[in-house]
Amino acid sequence: MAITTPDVARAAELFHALSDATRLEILERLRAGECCVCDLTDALDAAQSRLSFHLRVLKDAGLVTDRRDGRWSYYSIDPAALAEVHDLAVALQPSRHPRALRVGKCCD
Amino acid sequence: MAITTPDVARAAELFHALSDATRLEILERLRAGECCVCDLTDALDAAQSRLSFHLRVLKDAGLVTDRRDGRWSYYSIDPAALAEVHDLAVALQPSRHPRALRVGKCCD
DNA sequence: TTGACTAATCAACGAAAATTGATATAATAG
DNA sequence: CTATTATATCAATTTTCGTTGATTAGTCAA
Repeated sequence: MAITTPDVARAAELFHALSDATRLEILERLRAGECCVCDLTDALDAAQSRLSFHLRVLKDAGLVTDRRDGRWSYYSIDPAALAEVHDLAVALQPSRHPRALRVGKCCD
Repeated sequence: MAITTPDVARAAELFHALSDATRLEILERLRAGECCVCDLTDALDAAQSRLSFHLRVLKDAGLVTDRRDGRWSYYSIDPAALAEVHDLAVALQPSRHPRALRVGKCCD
């Protein structure tokens, strides 16, 4: 149930990819199914190079995959990575049996 | 099940607070129960001002609360905020019935 | 009161991230 | 072939983040 040391870097990478409003809006769009960059540009009213930048951050984190079809690039959510995020959120939950409070004494 | 526009900023704030290895390690320590700064300093081998900085980020995001007791400050996880993170992770999951792929046609 | 101790805050710096505008690549239509 | 379209990448800049060391404020004990 805990996040182990080697996983911390991966967790930070995933959460970083999710820590931007534009990227969250992209994911929200992609939740319904794959989408090409041009329509994301319209929908989010963002410059093309800005979109491309954020899509790359999402892709580098493994949250989305892309597929070329002619002139268009289609992006989709990678469900496995989203499942990873969910597992992390579960792992972060506090213990239901926290150590008793020990006033004046620090943790160990 | 979706993240609505006003929530996006809050979601980004929460994920940003979770996007750093030191902060994730702090939370991992706090999962077991409240903890004072001095022991976090020892446990994480981090300078005092560094810890203080990261604790403030977590506190500003609402993920932890603090309590003064004499010279010591004790920090604990706020379970409500962690629940919020969990809810966000659930809301981010892709639809189980994605829009059918429409080759050559963009999303709307 | 003095001195030791805990922790927050601040200023300065460097590093990383985000934005913008320009250019490059590649596919397609005419 | 040429023009157009879609997207990626790059360089320059600005913004944000994280670290460090110093200072400050508050608590406690002698």
